[in-house]
Amino acid sequence: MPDRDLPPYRRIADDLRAAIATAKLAPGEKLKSENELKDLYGTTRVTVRKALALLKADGLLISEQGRGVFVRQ
Amino acid sequence: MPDRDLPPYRRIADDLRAAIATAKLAPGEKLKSENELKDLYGTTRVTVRKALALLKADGLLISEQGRGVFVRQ
DNA sequence: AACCATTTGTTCGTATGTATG
DNA sequence: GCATACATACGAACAAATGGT
Repeated sequence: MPDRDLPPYRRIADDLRAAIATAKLAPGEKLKSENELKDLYGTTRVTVRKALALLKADGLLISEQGRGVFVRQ
Repeated sequence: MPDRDLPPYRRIADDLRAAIATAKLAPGEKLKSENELKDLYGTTRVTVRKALALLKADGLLISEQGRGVFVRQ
């Protein structure tokens, strides 16, 4: 419920953070592409990237140009 | 507020659409490559692909990896 | 077979403009 | 003014399919 007022990029970030914490997204695993995430969350790529940026800043994710975004091992 | 100036990808799409409508691009014909179109329109491949995507969504074009983009017959 | 050039497909990186609250 | 969000555009790297040498 507290989640309801979070802006989309925060909600997406929390969602991914939880997936990583519970190992639904395992270390080394490649995330869905930004475009897929955009569709999944019903938002735009910019917003998805904003969410990913939070997790990258936390060191939870690593992105590689032309390859994808990965869960840090 | 009228969208007098269309964004490049829209302008390119309209241009190709007109060429198809007037059969300057005939059914089954292969378009110039994305790299050629990019140079012709003075833009980038990404923008060209965005224009092509519109026409593919409309069923006017069909693309085949390694071969090219074709006017639907 | 092995190699290579061409072409489309996919993906992340970055920047600007516009709009809203 | 600021944070958020969307639209557009350009840049870059790599993958995959094709066709020819």
